Amino acid sequence: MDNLLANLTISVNEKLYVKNPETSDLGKKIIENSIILIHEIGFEAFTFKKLGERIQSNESSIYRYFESKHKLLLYLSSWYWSWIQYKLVFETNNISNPLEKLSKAIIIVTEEIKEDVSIRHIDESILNKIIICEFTKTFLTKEVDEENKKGFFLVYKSIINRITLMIEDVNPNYKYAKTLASSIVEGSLHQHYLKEHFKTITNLSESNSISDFYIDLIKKTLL
Amino acid sequence: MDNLLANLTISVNEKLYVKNPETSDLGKKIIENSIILIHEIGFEAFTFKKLGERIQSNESSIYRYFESKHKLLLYLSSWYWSWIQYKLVFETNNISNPLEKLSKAIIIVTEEIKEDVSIRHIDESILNKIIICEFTKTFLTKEVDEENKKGFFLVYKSIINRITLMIEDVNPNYKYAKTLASSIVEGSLHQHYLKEHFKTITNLSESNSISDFYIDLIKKTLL
DNA sequence: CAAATATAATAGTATTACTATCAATTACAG
DNA sequence: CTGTAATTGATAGTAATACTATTATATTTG
Repeated sequence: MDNLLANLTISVNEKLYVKNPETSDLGKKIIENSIILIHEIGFEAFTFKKLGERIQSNESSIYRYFESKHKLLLYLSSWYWSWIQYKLVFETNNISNPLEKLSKAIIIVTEEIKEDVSIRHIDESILNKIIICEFTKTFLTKEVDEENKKGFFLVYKSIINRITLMIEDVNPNYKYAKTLASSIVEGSLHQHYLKEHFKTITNLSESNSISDFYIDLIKKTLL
Repeated sequence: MDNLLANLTISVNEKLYVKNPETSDLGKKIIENSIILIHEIGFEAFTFKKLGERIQSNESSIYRYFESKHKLLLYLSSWYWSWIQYKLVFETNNISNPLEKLSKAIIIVTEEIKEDVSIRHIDESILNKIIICEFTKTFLTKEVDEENKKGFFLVYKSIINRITLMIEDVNPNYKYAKTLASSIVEGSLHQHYLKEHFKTITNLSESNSISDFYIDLIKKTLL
């Protein structure tokens, strides 16, 4: 399964880049190192100039791939959610029991990514950390509606819709399947953040997992 | 009760301002109009220069009250959560039934603020909208830990702790009281945002309230 | 090997997020 | 009601950001 994913090229909305970074060495270097640099200094302090210095390339060359750092973050997010969606589809496909299927989906969507899975230039573990800290910022902007229309959040919404269907499969009478699904996906990012920075307002820790909380929650809510 | 609140001066961590905006006309104008302007153009596009133009004052004068727009947003957030905390304490104080008490708390924390409550210079309804769009950004920064130590998020955490206690009062055996409480507070902001910008991934709407979802959730989870 | 394409280097612009200085106004204290 | 302090306003200046444009130099490919 991991090998399958490693060989897969994850495709991302074309409007997010000027030139597809997957088509060149420089492009891949941009992706690889932007992930590391954003993680190191945070998205606010991250600039194309700094990235250029790190990869021994020029600011202007990076602009040939991405219009802005916001688009780059949208690209990284989109890539991340596509990757999660593949995992979600492959790993739940053969599960027939609805509750078991939903539980597996919750694990995939909420668990911390600990290992760098692949041979690829993308370190999924660091990307996961970026998503926790930065993903919310991609849509909390004045341009959301516009960018939503352009399809920049399609994969993210698609994951939530898949989970919604799984919830409905467990209990077709539950009135808030969509809200529950979107709460799990966004809420788990938030709980990961609390675990790191606001330990006093979460019960979750290394030993007490986020997936357990949500699986307990859906069992009590849906059964 | 509304009158009581209207006359109350809500106090905010002193480290958040250079000069207390409550002590002068200009200060109050800054608060009043920053809320309106941030709501209009979003926090990213908001600058002290633009605010100065709007209130016919000077950029440099605004810097005498707040070090940066980030501190100003922290101030507004802190003010908002203090105000919510007052409502929470006053309105749940005399309720003895634990479930009823928790339900009331959930309504206070999750409901949309529709009316501008007071005679004050602060429009709570618009402030509520800002919190929905911008509050998360106050802590998703590289400076969180530092600012958390300085107590910038104390009121927010205090609200979550109060709700945690109420949850434990309903069911002392529930293992995730803190996580549930923090999920409700942050999650409701997120659901309000979805209602506005991503309608397809929430069941909530004008007629289907966020409070109902969470009250249903806690009943199923705790009873 | 020539032409096309990709990348690098440099320069330039408007805006942001401030700091510093000094002048003008207002407040308030004796 | 006047002098002093405090507040506010106006102006200027700085380093950094988020780009665009232009030209030069590599590199690829047909």
